[in-house]
Amino acid sequence: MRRTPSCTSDGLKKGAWTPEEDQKLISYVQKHGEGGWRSLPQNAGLQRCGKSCRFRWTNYLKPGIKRGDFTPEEDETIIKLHAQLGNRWATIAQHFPRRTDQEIKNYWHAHLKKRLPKTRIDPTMTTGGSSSSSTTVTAGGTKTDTECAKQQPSEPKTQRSATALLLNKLATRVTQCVGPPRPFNGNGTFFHLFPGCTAPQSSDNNNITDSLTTPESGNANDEGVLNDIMACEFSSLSCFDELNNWQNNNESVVPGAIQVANHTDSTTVNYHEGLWDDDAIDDHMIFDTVRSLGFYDSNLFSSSDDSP
DNA sequence: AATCGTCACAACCGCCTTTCG
DNA sequence: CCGAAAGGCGGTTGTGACGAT
Repeated sequence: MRRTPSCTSDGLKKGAWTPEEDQKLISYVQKHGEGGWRSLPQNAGLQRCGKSCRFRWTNYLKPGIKRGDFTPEEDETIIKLHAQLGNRWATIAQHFPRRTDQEIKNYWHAHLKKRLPKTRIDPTMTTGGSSSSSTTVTAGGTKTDTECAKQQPSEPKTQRSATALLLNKLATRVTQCVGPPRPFNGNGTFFHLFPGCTAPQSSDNNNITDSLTTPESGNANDEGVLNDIMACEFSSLSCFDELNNWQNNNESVVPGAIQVANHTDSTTVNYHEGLWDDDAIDDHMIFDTVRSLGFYDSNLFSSSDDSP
């Protein structure tokens, strides 16, 4: 489909906004409300493109926006969310009601990214939020079955932390299916996605990986583990109905129904434990993610063969 | 004082999805 | 169902401030 350009450059001003322009925009939006951005500049007497107006309003002029002065707690949360979600700034920003995705994104690039070497998060693996990803979000913030079952774009063959990649892929898939994680419970784990799920104990972790082929030894191949888990494909994930059921009737789904009970292999668990030795991400995030997926896909962990 | 490099932030651009007639 | 318009998102660039040389 051919699109008309969102901004024509004919006589339109670019660059920093002046206080006068800001005031025009504020006055107009306060009077007429948000929306109709393409016609707004003409109606408001601004020599800007509508997109620029929307951007200026959304990120700087809108009442209630908090700017600057990120707290250490916010820093930590951003880092953790980024590890889970990748560059999905809009999703990350949902955890900060008064922050904008734009500011978080800039803050990440200016400050937080530099901390990555310390936390051993590979900065090259932040592909979870690629704009090329194709997802459909319903009004409730969830995804349809069809969308959940879609293949993820194949990752480029680059050297990166496969565990981090795995974590992001899983997080991406979970998020595509059930929407963004709810606020952290304090230890950064994933089970908060599903109210009622309890934090896994170490013994619980040993029950997860039976349906996954396990590494040959402690020096396992990252890609092997990653591929094994992703090979499950989650294509039969029927998250939409279950999620709605869960959200609409929280008592109708029992957390204990998580389909991991009969599995005892711990090789992969030990393998992952060797990789995460910092506080930013721990293997619980992986386990909780996998476990949460298992919660919605009873086939995922219920069979010892590798067919979901 | 002048130049250069770095950093932080604001803004733009292109692509995608959603909405609506 | 189709296509155009609108909205949204993430990547990238532009630019001013500031410090080092």
